[in-house]
This record gives sequence, structure tokens and C-alpha cells, in this order.
Amino acid sequence: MSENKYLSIYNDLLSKIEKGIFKPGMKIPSENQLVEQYETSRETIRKALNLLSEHGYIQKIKGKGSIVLDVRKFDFPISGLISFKELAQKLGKPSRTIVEQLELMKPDEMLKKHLHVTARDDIWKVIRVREIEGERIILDKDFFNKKFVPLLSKDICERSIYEYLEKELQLKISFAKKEFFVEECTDEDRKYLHVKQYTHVVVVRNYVYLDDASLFQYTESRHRLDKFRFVDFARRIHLH
Amino acid sequence: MSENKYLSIYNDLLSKIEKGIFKPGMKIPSENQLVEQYETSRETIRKALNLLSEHGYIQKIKGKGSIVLDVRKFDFPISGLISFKELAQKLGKPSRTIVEQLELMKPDEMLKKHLHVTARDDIWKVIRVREIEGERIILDKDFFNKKFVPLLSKDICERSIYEYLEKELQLKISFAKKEFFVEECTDEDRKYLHVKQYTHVVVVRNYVYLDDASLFQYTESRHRLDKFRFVDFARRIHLH
DNA sequence: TTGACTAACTTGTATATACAGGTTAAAATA
DNA sequence: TATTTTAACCTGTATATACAAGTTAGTCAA
Repeated sequence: MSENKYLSIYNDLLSKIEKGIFKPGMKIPSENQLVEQYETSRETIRKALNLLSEHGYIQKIKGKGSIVLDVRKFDFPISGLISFKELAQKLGKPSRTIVEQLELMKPDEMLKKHLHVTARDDIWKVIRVREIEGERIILDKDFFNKKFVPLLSKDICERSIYEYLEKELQLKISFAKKEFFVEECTDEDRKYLHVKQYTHVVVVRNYVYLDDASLFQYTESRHRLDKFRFVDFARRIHLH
Repeated sequence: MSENKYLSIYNDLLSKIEKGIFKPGMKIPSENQLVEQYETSRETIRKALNLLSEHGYIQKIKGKGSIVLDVRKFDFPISGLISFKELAQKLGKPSRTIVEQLELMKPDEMLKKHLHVTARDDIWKVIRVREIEGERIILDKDFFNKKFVPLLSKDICERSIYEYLEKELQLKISFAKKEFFVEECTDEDRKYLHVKQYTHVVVVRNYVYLDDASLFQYTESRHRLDKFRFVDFARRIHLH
């Protein structure tokens, strides 16, 4: 599958945790045992285990071993970089994406600021509504610099833009910065979303960067208050 | 300072980024140059650089080097494990902590569920209000298992519980899981916070774990809508 | 029986080496 | 001059070794 040894070991162990072969509270095999199982060196095993640890799947305890953490209660991984399609698949709820707008435009002041572009650049603007169990919950406004994304179609936007960007265009999405806050409903929110009686929406500003640290996408994701949920895992660094 | 080589290098490079000695967009010295500067091995340098990369301070580019990312626009690090005291210091705004309640109690059903305790356990309950620039913005409800925290005082709660736990009790706080959502204001919210006209609050459930993966603290942090802000950094894993 | 010690495990850190593969600029060639 | 090649960098991965330090269970002695 993967030509990368430690990543494929990470993936293998992760799937064993997700499938429940390794259960929460349980010890996974020691580093030396894994060295034998995967026929590799200890450092390679440690790279895989450290990734699991950083992402909150295991806890390493010096002298004892690694135990599996309980992730089931936190099975809503908006944290990290995951597309709506991937998320919807994990949730297992009937969901749908409706493309409301798709056009090439010149950047306004807001975009010049958020997407670091000039008036000469062309920008793809995509407005999509995410429907979960028949309710219009999320309004996604995506902006791409045409320099990185020459062509977009309604069909691509309905399926998964990420899949298109990574598989077709071979863009290497590397990291994202997210900013969360709450804002009053705009007319646009009321137009596209079923906001019910709510006066506010949760806004997630998402800045997505490529491999070479160039900003190529800005997304504003507007969530209906009552349906918003976000989960985060963080480790504390002790300087000792 | 630190007896740990790669962590002290991480810290040193981090402070150079924060002080602006290494500026955003700039290349930091190559791994081999850092090997000479710090008189250590390349793997040790790489451990420090990988930490910086995971935390969003630098971007490593194969064949080229590592460039400093722009963190100034994201200078509100609620992400990660940071106490209110540490946060307030970074913000540089006048802030105050008011202890509204401090008592030893038996767990109710909610706590039995969230703190994984039995009816026999004693629980410290701390209710504090965080005031920023004179406004009551955040309501923190902390619950500690007495097994881990034998004694608490009003004085400790006003200063920093974390500092007390880590420095005095030598507890090793290791990781936390956070859950964000929006909820309708309760009477308690209205009693303790200046909620203004708002009908909802942002709730952050915080589960804090020690070194050995034991859950020792549950916190419910209730933020006034308009003042809530959260920032997140995430990297995408490519299986290649 | 109790307590101290020891041996055999565990993970954590530091080092060295080798090679793969991306980047860049200078040197060689057409 | 324009293009190709090469050499010297850069980071990424994989391996091996050594020792530090925490945990555990069994052994031995008081």
C-alpha cells in the first residue's frame, strides 16, 4: 500500500485500534515485540508509536508500555485536516452537498487580506450547503487562487474538491490553520441555511496551505449553532 | 535549564521565532548548520525541528530547508494545553479570577460519568469567573478527584491551580481532550456572567489526564458568545 | 514474613552511518 | 548563447548501538 514503512505501520496499528483489536485500556505489544512483528528497527516502530501518541490514540508510559486511549466518546474528528466527504463517511448519516454558486471572480478587500492575493489574480468562489439528515446545517464558502486551481466544475464541487485537488491536480495539501468564533446571522445565512430561531452561527475560518507553505485556499464555514461540535486533543510539553 | 537536549533546542529556536530573530518567511539554518551550532547530532536537531513543525511554527521543505511560518495573526493560543493564567499573560489584557465556590462534594450522576468516579469518591468543586477588562466573560467549573488533589484553597484557586498541581503536588499533566459546542444559557450563567442579550454560551468540556493516562480533572468552561475565540493548527498525513 | 536486592523487562535519549531523492547553481557541452 | 550535466547542498527514511531510567517480579537474606 504505502512505500513508507513507519507510516504504514502507523496505519496498521491505527486500524487495529479503530477495529477494536486493540481495545481502550489495553496494552499494545512492546516496541521490541513490534520490531519482530514488522521486521524493522526500533526507531521505525517508535516513529509510528509517536504519531499515534501525538494524535491521541495511545499513551506511552516509561518502563511499562503503551496503552490504548478511549477515542469512542470523541468520534467526531473535525479536528485535524479532514474533508466533509471523509467526515460524512465516518458519521454514517445521510448527507448531501448542494452547490449554490460557482464562479470565477476578482478578489474584494476581504479576499485580498485573507488569501494574500492582488487585484490581478483570479479567484474561484464556491458556495456550498451541507445537508445532514435533510437539514441545511453548514454553509461553506471556498475561495481558491486560480493559479493553483485552473479549473473547477459543479460536478467536482458536489463530490469532493479535496479529492480532485490531491488526486487529479497532484496538489500536496500540507497544513491548515483554523479560527473559530461566533457571529450574528447574515442574510446569506438565512437564505441558504435552515437557521430556525437562532440569531447566531459558528464561523470557522480555514486557511489551507500546500507543501511549500503557500496559501492556496481560504474557506469560511458557517455552522448552525445547535449542530456545531468540535473535538480537540492536545499534549502538554514539559521542559523538565 | 533543561536536561533534555532536543527540548532545550526546541525551546531556544521557538524563542528566536517569537522574538522575531527568525522572521516569518525566512529560512532557519539548515540541519547541518544547527548540528554545528548546538554541537549535537543531526537526529537530535531533527527532533527539535519536527516539534516546531507539528506545532505550526515552521514548514520543512525537502531539498530546500525550513521556513518560519507566520504565527502573529494567530496569537491567541487557546489551542494546546495552556492555563488561563498563562493565556492572560500572553494576551496582555487586565484580567482577574474570582472564586465563587470552593467545596468538597460527592459526585452526582453527571460527574460519575465525566470523571469516572464512584459514589464513594470525594470531589473538589471549584467555580471561578474569569474577568477580562472588567467584564465577566468565562465561567469555569472545575472538578478534581480528591485522590489526586488532597487540598485546595481559595488562594490557590485565585492564582493558578495548574501551577499548584504541577509545582507543589508534582502531578504530571500529560494531555487533554476538549469538546466544543453551543448551549442555551442556564440560570447559573446568568447569575455569574455578564451574558448581556445573548441566549447562548459556548461550552468547552475539558478532560485532563496525567502521565499514566488517569483522568484527574473535568472542567466545563462556559464562554460568552461574542468573546469566544479558538485557534487550531493541523497537519495532513499523506500515506504516499 | 518482611524487606532489600537483582535481573529482566519496558520506554527515552543521543549518536553514527548510509542512502534516497529534491533543489540549486556552477560548470561543461552542444 | 542555450541547454545539459554535475556537484554540492538540502531534507527524508531506515538501521544499529549504547546507555539512562522507570517497572515488575522473583530471589535472597535478615
